[in-house]
Amino acid sequence: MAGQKPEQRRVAVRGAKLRALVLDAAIRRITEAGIDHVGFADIAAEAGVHESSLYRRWRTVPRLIVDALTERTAGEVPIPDTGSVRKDLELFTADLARFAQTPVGTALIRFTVVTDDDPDIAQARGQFWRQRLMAATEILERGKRRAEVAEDVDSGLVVLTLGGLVHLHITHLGTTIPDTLAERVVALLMPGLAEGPSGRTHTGARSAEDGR
Amino acid sequence: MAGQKPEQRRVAVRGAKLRALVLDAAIRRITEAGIDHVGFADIAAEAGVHESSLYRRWRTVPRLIVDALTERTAGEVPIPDTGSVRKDLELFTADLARFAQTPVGTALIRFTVVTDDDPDIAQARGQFWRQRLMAATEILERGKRRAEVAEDVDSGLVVLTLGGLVHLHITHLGTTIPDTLAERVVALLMPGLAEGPSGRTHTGARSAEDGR
DNA sequence: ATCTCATCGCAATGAACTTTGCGTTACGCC
DNA sequence: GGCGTAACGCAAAGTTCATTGCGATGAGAT
Repeated sequence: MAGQKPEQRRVAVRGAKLRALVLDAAIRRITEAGIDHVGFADIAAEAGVHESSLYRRWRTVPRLIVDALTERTAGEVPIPDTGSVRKDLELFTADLARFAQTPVGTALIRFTVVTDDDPDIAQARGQFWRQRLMAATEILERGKRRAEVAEDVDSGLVVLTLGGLVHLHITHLGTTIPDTLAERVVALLMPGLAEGPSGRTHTGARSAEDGR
Repeated sequence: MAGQKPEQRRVAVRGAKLRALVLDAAIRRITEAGIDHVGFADIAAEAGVHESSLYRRWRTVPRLIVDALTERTAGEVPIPDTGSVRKDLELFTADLARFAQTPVGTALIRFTVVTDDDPDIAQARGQFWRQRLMAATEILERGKRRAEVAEDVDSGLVVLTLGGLVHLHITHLGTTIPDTLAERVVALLMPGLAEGPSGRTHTGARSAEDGR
């Protein structure tokens, strides 16, 4: 009764607290509405923050989205260590595929496709994925120490190949990733890992990736 | 003198002629301005057609872009036939990488990333890429007939793996594709092609891809 | 050649997205 | 605990993007 809300000004949240609220809200909206239907207006409302704050802080929607996705998906896809290279690669690939098919994972992969809107952002994305995937080279390096993998095998190339296959499904094929994919692709690669390039020491062919 | 342009109505172009003009204009704008800076307004002006025609015919920018790119890039990346699987795969991969790094190729790959905007369009994109890449399975099939490749090797998996690696560079790594990439990844795969999965006939693991 | 209809040019309208000035206040620094 | 500053809420204004009704006309059919 007499519900005369004085329309009082909302208490301002700012700094780290605001950032956390917004990033969580962004993730929530992405999983609920889909990556293509989230805007500053949605996220601001969800976070209980004013829209203009998002404009001033992140400038554009993609920047906010990328910020949220990269920060909230840090612990995903761990690097297994079972003692077997084959097993480790299968687990890694299968887990990558699993994550890639979650709403957030799909959104992350599709939304981080490099566009030239922001030069710095574009480079940050490449950096992000290179680090993420390259972490798995540890599997190969351990394999080399156990003599399961030939010394001259390009570890970076291997993990990028596995990652590329999973990403391809998400970005361009748009279908469910078959359960057997990890097992099959690793089976395809294993002989090449044992032998090394062209079956013999092959000078030339530089390191993993010319990480520019 | 007396340059009183009566502001007469522009002669309307329509049908197939309009479509051709617009598609060419779109390709031109993409190569000149970059995929992220083309809109209906640009393309309409370039084509000498009214903007509303584009809205009515294609409804959204992505649809027009995809239409233009898919129709204007049909003959790219031929399937080589040198008599050697290794050579064929190297040529195919290298040519795919070359095309992927042209302005139109990069635009095609980046812009055909599946988004859930239109369910039918999303499926069409998957179809497009599956057909494009699967065409290269011919290389493997010929290899099987020549006994260069084991019968139980999954040809589809091989080409998707190669394609995925190239696409990954364009979509997420954002760096120049190393010249040696094709040679190196094919060298990695060759032993697995000769032996087949896990070195012995392995029932289970279904066909190429469950082309849904 | 004429008729018919879908397509197109054009402009006005409307919706969504961005920017910006100003008052307020949370937060870090003494 | 008190101060100064930068960050925030808010609303208005600006800009771009997308839709739609109407008259006109190209293109195929008769």
